[in-house]
Amino acid sequence: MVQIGGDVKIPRLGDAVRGSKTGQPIMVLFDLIGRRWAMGILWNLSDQDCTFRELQTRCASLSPTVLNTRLKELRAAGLVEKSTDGYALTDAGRELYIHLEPLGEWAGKWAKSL
Amino acid sequence: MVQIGGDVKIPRLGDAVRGSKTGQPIMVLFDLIGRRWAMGILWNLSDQDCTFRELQTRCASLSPTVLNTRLKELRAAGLVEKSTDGYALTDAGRELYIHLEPLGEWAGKWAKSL
DNA sequence: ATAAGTGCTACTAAATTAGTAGCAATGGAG
DNA sequence: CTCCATTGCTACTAATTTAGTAGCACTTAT
Repeated sequence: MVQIGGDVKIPRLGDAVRGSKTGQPIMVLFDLIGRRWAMGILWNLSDQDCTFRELQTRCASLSPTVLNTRLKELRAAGLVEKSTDGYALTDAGRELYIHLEPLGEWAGKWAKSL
Repeated sequence: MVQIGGDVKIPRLGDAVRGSKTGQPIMVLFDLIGRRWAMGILWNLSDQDCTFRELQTRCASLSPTVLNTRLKELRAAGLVEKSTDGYALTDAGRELYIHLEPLGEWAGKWAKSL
């Protein structure tokens, strides 16, 4: 793990992370975006920038503690950044979202089949 | 949430889940695969069936408690099933994996850019 | 019968997340 | 300037999830 600022820990390439003792990138990524609300935050930022409180509202009133932690992590990971309107996806974040996006449609089919 | 068997809770379409008060499928999915090791398990099952203990080893010795919980959830969600060789992806699980797979390559690029 | 491997439960400790309250800073409106 | 609303965020406690270890019941091979 690498520490940034006060106490933000994001997995680092080569570290033993949850999911891999060798720190394979995919496992580093899974560790990061597998944390609660991480993908939901990326998803909600995809169509428009959001303020801190907008994000809270959109994400079923998640607690400011967790939101702030996730935002720090996602910023440290270069996926989210501050914008004039609050928070926004970076180019990398948008690239990641492009890969996540098809899951939306698939999830619809899958959910129906349950 | 819907309960299956003893105590497995997976998000259900329409329920208020973490990530959505309306239970949008994508948020239901994020809730499920955002739990620790869930994506790692799917990833490790993608190239070959694994026994319980093989999965434990592949996933950095994750505790049997968590592995068993995740497996129950993923089975309840129709993504994983038992096979003669232990556990395997279902057709739905394989479909999901197809969407996850490109993240492997992308994660490589992303990790280098950190 | 013995031994080895497998799936899994039980239990405790540690870490993460939920939930609530509230403060400092910013930006109008009067 | 003063009042008020909104925003970003910290502090703190409670609840839930995950980690970690031990070991049992069952099957298979010897």
